Parts: sequence; structure tokens; C-alpha cells
Amino acid sequence: MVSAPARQPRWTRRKNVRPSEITAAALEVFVEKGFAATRLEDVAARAGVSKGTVYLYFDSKEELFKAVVREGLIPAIAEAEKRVAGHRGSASDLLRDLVRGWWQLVGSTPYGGLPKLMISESRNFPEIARFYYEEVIIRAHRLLREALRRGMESGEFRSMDLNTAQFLVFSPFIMFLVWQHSLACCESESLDPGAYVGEAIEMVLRGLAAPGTGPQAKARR
Amino acid sequence: MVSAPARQPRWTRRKNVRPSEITAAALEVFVEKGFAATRLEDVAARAGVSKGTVYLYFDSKEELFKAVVREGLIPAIAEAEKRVAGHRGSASDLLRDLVRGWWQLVGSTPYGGLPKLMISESRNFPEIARFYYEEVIIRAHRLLREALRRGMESGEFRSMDLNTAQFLVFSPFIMFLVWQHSLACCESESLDPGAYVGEAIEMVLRGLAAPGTGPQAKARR
DNA sequence: GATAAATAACTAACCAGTCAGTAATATAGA
DNA sequence: TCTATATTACTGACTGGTTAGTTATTTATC
Repeated sequence: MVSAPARQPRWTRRKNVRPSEITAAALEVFVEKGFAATRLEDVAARAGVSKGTVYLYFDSKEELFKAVVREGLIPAIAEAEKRVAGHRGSASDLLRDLVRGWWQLVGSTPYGGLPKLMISESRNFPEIARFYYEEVIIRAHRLLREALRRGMESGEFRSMDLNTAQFLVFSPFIMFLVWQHSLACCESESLDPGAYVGEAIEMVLRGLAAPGTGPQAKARR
Repeated sequence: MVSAPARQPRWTRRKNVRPSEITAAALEVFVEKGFAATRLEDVAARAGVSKGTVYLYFDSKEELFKAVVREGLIPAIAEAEKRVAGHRGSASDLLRDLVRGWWQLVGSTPYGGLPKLMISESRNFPEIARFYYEEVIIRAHRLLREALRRGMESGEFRSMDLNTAQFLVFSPFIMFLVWQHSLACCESESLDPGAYVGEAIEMVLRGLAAPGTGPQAKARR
């Protein structure tokens, strides 16, 4: 009689690591395919579990998505809030700091795919849109407006409508991410991300600068 | 005996107007729901026909979408190309002209929903993405780069990488459209489109201006 | 052996695209 | 001008494939 081969178990119990493995897999598939087109079976396969297991840890596709956002974006926002609260120095430096931090923690990571995803799916999944808006966007925009307010108050930036300025500041950065995760694949040559982000922040600061105080003025002195 | 009631026919033959009625309905539904989530039955209902009729005039959902783009966006691009070819004057004025024309023909019309749609669906529908990229985006970007090139050559704009500058120029405008067609619905107060577009173009021109030639310099003189 | 963790087969609902049939219109013959 | 016949625009039921979420069952671990 042949001795029993040392069989691997077909699966093992790993209750405490499953959720993060599943959210990591979910982030990848969500970013690749969008929310609606993501098959939970694919997420499960990429996490090395079966579809049923996903439902053991998350009530629904929507809850799974919220978990991804909570894990990746909320901490980054909290971090940025600390930066703003603790910042002493020029408003330009604060803006540079915020953009660089955002690029490091979000833009250049797999979480950088989420803005495009939210833009794409908000109309069809209003509950998710609401969640994302309340938990992420409102807070991010508040930070930008605070930095802009300080700069205008100190005379560093020319004074203009805060909401308009805030929109103009985040546009080139979010648009870049959105582009990278959508139509960039059709391009033959694409921009270098690091260089672009650097150029963009300087361009924005030129646009904001009060007459006689911007980078131009410095160069002229 | 009651005289025969003047019965309306259940439908009438209207071969020549069907296609444009169907594309008009399709544009509405595509913009509301996106490409994937659009049900051809809904498009048909909105156009006042049955689903079978849509397939009499268009081979597939994809072809229907392409027809919408051909009808609305390609003529606007052609118009812009004429403007650039015929323009005599400063590069700033050319850019203002292009943005205003785009806003009038696309941004402020139902076609303004298409950029967000393409961004959303390009990953999952590469053939449509390719079509849109070749027929619309390449041509639009070429126009912007041409205007920027002229401005840099004449010394009106500071000289910088053309592709970077081009991306920075279109970002605030496309981002605005994208926002209006996605997460703007979560906002309590939203920007006035006309005012925003005006502010944005001036901000962009400040960012581009060569030292001593921008709106700031004029104000200082 | 008890039970928590994981699987896999299943259900119910959805929709692009097809096609057999129907009803509106055109036209030929009286 | 009336009617019979031919044409074709249009309809709507149906098919085949897909997937979120459920449940019955199996397997690992204590």
C-alpha cells in the first residue's frame, strides 16, 4: 500500500488577511474595468478565493468598493489635513506640498485610478457617488480652498472667486490622472508624469500670483 | 351605423428622418447612462420607434455611437480648423477664439457630455476609443499645439514643452465638462459655466505669458 | 466531533442582437 | 378612380450569453 502523499490542503483558513487581499484585488479590477463592468468572480480569482468568500467579508459590490476607498483614500486625506493644519510658510509652498503629497500617496499609486472611476460611474451609482463626494471630495476641496484663502489674504495670490480658483487648481492634476487611466492608451508618446506634475504646479502658481509677486517677478528682480 | 372613426395609423413611414431622430435620442441616453449601460430599447423608445427599427438604420450599438460623434463633433472640429487657418492676430486671441467656439458648439450643447463618456468607456471599448481618438482628439490637440507654437515663436508665450503646454491648456475646460456630467450633481452650489470659462481662459493665458507681456504686465504699465 | 471558513452549484434578472410576421404605402391593371 | 397586388418600414417576441447575489455542501482546524 502506497503511503499517503503529503497533500497540500485545497485551501487554508486565513480569516484576518482575507479582507485586505480582497480589497487589493478589487482595487485592481475596479480600476481596470470600472465599477459596473467588474465581475466579482474576477476579483475573487485575483484574490485567490471563490466568489462566495467575497460575500463572507463584504455585503455587496458597493460595500466592497467603499472599503477600497476607506482603505486607500481616507487616510491620504487625513494626512493632508494634518499638513495644512501644521503648515507655516507661504501659500505657494503649501500648495506645492499638497500636490506632491497627493501625487505620492494617490496619483502615482494604484489608487490613482479611482478619480476616473468615480467620474465614470457616479451617474449610474448615485449612492457611491454621494459617499465618495462626502468622504473624499468635500474634504479635499476644503483643503485647497483653505490654502488659496491664506494666499489671497496675505496678498501672495490675486484675489478671485474661491470656488473658481479651487477648480482651476485641481483641474490639471485630476485631468492628468483621468487621462492616464483612459485615453492615454491611444497615444503614441505620452508625458512623463513626474515632469508634468512639476510643470503643472508652477503654471498654476503663475496663474494665481498677484502682480509683482509671482515666479516671473522673482526672475525679473 | 356609426361612421368609421378617423383612426390614426399605429405608425407611419418616415424613412428619411428616422436616422437623425434616432441619433438625437441616442445622444441623450448615451450621455445620461454611458455607452455600456445604455439600453437600445430606451433609445428606440425615446426616438418613438421599436428596437428593431434602430437596427434597420445602424448595424450595432457601436456604429450608432460613431454616427452620433460624426454628426455632432466632427463638424465642430472642421469649423475650428478653418478658424485657425484663417486667423491673423495674437496667439492669445486665437486661443480665446478656439475656446469660445468650442464652448458654443460643444461644451454648452448636449454634445458636451461626450468627453466624459469617452473617458469613461475607452478602456472597455477600445475600438470606439481609437475612433474617437483619431477623429476628434488628435485633430483638436493639433489645433491647440499650433496656436501655442505661434505664440511661443512670436515671443508672446514663454517657451516650454508643447505637449505639456497643450495638456495644461485643455485641462480646465475638459475637466469642467467632465465634472458637470458626473459629480457636479452631488454639489450644493455649482459654478456658473459662462463665468468659469471666461476666468479659466484668462488664468491659462497668465500661466503661458512670457515675462513682461502678460495681462499682469499690461496692468502694470 | 463541532464549527468556522471556504467552495461551487444555483437562481433570477438583465440585454444586444435576430427574425418571422404585420401593417402602411406604392403601384399596376381594371 | 377604384381595387388587387407588391413592396418595405416597422414591430416585438425570442435567443443566448452574462452576472450579482444565495444556498447547500465540503473541508480545514481546534
